[in-house]
Amino acid sequence: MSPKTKEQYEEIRQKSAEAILQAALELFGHQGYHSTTISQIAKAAGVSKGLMYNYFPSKEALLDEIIHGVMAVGEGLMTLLEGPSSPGERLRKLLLNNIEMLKSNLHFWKLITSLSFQPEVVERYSDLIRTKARANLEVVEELFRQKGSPDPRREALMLSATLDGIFLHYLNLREDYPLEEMVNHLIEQFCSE
Amino acid sequence: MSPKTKEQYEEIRQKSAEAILQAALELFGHQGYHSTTISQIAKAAGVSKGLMYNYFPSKEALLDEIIHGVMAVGEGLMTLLEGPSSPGERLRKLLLNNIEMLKSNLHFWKLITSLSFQPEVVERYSDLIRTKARANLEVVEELFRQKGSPDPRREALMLSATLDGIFLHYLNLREDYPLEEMVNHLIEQFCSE
Amino acid sequence: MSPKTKEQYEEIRQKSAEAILQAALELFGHQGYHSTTISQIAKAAGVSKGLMYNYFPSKEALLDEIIHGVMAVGEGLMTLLEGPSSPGERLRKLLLNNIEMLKSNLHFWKLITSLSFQPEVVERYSDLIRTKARANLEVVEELFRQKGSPDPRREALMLSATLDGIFLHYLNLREDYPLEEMVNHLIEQFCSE
Amino acid sequence: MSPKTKEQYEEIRQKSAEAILQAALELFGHQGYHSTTISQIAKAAGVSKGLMYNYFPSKEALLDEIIHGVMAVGEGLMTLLEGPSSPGERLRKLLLNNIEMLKSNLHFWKLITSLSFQPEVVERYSDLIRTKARANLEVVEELFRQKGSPDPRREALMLSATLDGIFLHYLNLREDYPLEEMVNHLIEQFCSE
DNA sequence: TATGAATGAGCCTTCATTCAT
DNA sequence: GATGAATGAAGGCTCATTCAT
Repeated sequence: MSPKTKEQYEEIRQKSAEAILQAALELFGHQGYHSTTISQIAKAAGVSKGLMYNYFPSKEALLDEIIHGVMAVGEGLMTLLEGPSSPGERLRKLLLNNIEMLKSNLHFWKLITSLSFQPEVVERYSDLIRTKARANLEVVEELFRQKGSPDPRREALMLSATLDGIFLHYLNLREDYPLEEMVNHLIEQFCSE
Repeated sequence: MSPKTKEQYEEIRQKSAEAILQAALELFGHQGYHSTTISQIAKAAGVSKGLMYNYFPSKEALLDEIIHGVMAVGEGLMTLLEGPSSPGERLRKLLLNNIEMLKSNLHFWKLITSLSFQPEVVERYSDLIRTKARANLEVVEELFRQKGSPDPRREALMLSATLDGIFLHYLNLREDYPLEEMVNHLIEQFCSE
Repeated sequence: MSPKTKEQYEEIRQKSAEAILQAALELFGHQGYHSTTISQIAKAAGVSKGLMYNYFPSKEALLDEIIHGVMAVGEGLMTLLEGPSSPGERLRKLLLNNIEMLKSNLHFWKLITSLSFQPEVVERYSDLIRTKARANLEVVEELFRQKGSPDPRREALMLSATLDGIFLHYLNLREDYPLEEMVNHLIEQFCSE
Repeated sequence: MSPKTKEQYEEIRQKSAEAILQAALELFGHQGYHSTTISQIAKAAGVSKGLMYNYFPSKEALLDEIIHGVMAVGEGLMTLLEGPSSPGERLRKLLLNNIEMLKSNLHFWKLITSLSFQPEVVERYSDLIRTKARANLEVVEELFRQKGSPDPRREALMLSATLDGIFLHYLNLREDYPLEEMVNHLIEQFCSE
């Protein structure tokens, strides 16, 4: 009835798309990608099945969108490369940031981790993931170099492995895992000046 | 003329079941559990679709069999708890064993890792996996205790996390990952006397 | 432009569900429950295979629906218990009603009779069927009692048996069976004042 | 090892075939024809699946054999047509025979009744069944004629219907059904001189 | 004769996707 | 933009039947 302006339409689109993405993220994370149906997502998002296809041309595209959204997070990483504080301090900040991101969006990280082990998915994103991982690693490596570490690359690889291992264990055990303690120790071990 | 003997049948069964298990392991590992079809497994095993059900009552049961088969591996862990060599030496052996297991059955570990992040699946095995993980951890902890480590539990958790992280990265990058170097460093760091 | 209204959807649903039910009834009755496939039902109903599952969660549920729908028929039986006409007259009406029901929905009665001898199926409905049969019997018994019959229960059992036998034979022989004549004789024998 | 004579082989064949038929009869009667598998029959008969096909070329053939075996029963019916005793007495005997047959092999009759309502089966045997039924009916009709009944055909149809109805109810209700009483009443009604 | 492993057609069911309104 | 009925390809599974020994 009431004619809508372009802006209103755009707003509606945004809202619906966002709701769908959120619902998908949550369900994918909870039940896995394969076990989640379009119907479930639509219902959870409060829209019709058909509408989904107005925003995302396929289930895979929906996943794409989520993955890319994820990857966009942590873009601010580079800013840690330089700064007034010491390299150790910046490294420490990076770790704490990571932990915070993990804790603040468990769904999402479970999904990401889950996906990163589903071969049919990983193929589609492996380049993206590797690029991301490499970039990440290089930041850490650079920080170690600034710290004067004798073998920055190896140190970065070790830190990265340990951190991912801790994430893994935490995602599996949740409250049974002494996340804080582990991270503190990590900081002690890697971020001392 | 003469019917096959019981032994002959048994042998045949063994062979077919093994072929199916192997094919399933490989495909599950390659493509993920959900994306692998019974038809694919049958074709890869060189048998008909229906035959699988002579040996495994369902696709899920097939997965069960694989998981439990896997879990049985590495039972000899306990033997490392005591022995003539030093705790550090035994710890080193444990690490090397782990690496060997990983390298000798990549399919399997990809599958396991993959499964451990598929919520629909993990529920069925979470107890098993946790129990296994805990047992593992306790062995390592005990070795650190014998070594006189100030905080054996934390040390065990750190080693375990780092090792799993390394595994993760190795599984993702394969030949691009400096596995040997990482392990050597790990040994240096954790197994020195 | 405008989406369909709720009423339109409801109407569509009604129509499709009804088409499926009718097709199923006919085919189940013709070929038996087990020998009828979902594909056949769908084709007969003029819809796709998958659509059935929008309305009935399974083949069994479809059967359920049919059975319960059937059982609902003839609910008006009790009304015959009292009335201005004589008990004999009312008994006669009951018989004629039964015959009418039989003739007007042969498919259904073939199906019901067929099912009542398929052990895998009967278990699910035996309670329902027995309850129904008992209620039926009691109505007839009461009518005989009103008529002053010396042994109303036995008389009811005899009538019921004879009627079912006649049904049986009619269902098997169809136009070769002198249904009218048999019923008339039945009325003479049981409904005289 | 020990070479067997032709007679021994024949004996073995007989025994195996009989065991298979018995098992099939029981299982078909218990679970229905469709829900009974060849494997179940073989196991129940104590033979291998393959052996079954030495005796019966198919599941349908097995059913054939059973049906024809059944039909062979009651061949002695004709003998009742004449005899020293009165027609009423012979009619009574026929009824009692029927009841005895029913009670002594419930499985079998459940199966038969069940089959007689499975359209895909009935088609194959309808001629046989109708012929049988007609023959049966004619015997009864003749007895009524001998008894001097005014309408022997109708009387025969009525008796036949009532008897079948009683069978039906008995098969469904078993010990809850007053079979004896019903039959006695039937005899009183139809067999009085 | 006897065995049971092996086959494969065909069934029920699911679900991403399309489409008329 | 929005709806949900409809489609159909594809998957897991069953089971009568075959066959090598």
